[in-house]
Amino acid sequence: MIQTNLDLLQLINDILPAAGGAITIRQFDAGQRFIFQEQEILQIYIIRSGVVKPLITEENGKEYILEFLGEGEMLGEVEAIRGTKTVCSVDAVTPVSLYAMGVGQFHYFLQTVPAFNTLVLRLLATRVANSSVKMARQQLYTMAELLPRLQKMLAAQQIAFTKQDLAGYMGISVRSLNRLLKGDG
Amino acid sequence: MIQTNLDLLQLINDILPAAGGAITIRQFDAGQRFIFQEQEILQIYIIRSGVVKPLITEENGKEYILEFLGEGEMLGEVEAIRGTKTVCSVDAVTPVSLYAMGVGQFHYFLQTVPAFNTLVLRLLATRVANSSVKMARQQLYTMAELLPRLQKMLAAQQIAFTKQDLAGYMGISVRSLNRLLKGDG
DNA sequence: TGTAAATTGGGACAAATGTCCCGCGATTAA
DNA sequence: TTAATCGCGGGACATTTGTCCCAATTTACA
Repeated sequence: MIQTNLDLLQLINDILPAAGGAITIRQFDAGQRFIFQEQEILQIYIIRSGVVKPLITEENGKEYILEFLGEGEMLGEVEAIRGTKTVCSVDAVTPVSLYAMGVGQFHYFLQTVPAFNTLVLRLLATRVANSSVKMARQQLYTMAELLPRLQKMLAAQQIAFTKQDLAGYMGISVRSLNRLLKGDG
Repeated sequence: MIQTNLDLLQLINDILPAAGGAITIRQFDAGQRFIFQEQEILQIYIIRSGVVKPLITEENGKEYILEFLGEGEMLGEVEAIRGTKTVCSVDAVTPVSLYAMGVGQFHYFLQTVPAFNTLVLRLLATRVANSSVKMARQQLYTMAELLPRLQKMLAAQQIAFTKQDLAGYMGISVRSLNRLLKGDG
């Protein structure tokens, strides 16, 4: 449910001493938005601690939470690789501490650090796989069927999500989520 | 609507002479399934011509079509990179001709051909971006709102989709699609 | 500490989508 | 040629989800 990538976090820690000032640290408060949809990205982030939620806001004002990302996950790499504006905004769910590097630096690492290249490939491939499965499930099952699974996963995690977030992740309204929660248990 | 990657197709054509027998060609008939969900992949494919549909079959028997892929698109790379079984099946929509390479060869290209590495990164990043947007839209709009957009895109393409495929792509039943098609025009 | 804002819970009704079923015409296979 | 299958269209009804609204509770903060 909360995706992490400890291998990548480890690698960054290993690279850090040699990278000198190329990698900096940034912090954000819970609830703070630090990547904004449809804008140019300035930096690529790797989550050092905390949890964030990438979310898409559609023209009708509704929001969809793509996933929840924790330690070692990357932000902005899709845009850096494609050279496009951001697809989604990213909000801190908890206070977060991030490693930050410039776009040039990111490409440099991709080209010169094979281990980094491999981990980014793997991270992207995992994103594709995960989102494919999530997508299919959300379309092919009713939320009443999916909710119990999510609840199990949530029980296994530490963080208590707000109803808003859970509904946003499921792509339904809070009202519907409440109805489902009442319906079973 | 039908994703393509002509840069990759071009690159493969360039590599081909030097690669000798490492890259072979395979063909499949329209409607034929050539990648099966939950199995080990043996080869990575690049579409030389034709259109295919990756689809996920859920335990309740329903199917969801992730996307439609045409010339230059890759198949099996996610599994090769992650070392996992397939997430989805792939059916030929039209007759297809595919370049095929082994998993080892694929990794070798990734490591030794920078242009190949870059294009695979870009392909994966594009998949992530596209599926994120598709996912959000499907959850945040009604199908009545999305259908017109799809129809425009379809009109721009050559291939006429079956209602089954269109419904599968939208994640709704054929019955619902028919209702929508009648409703407006 | 007190007030405003956000979160939660839910009633009532409307809209969207699914399910089941039937029939028709075209394509496929025996 | 005949039977079987498949794609298409749609009626009738059930289920799921959304929308709008209001109230109770909690949280944030001035």
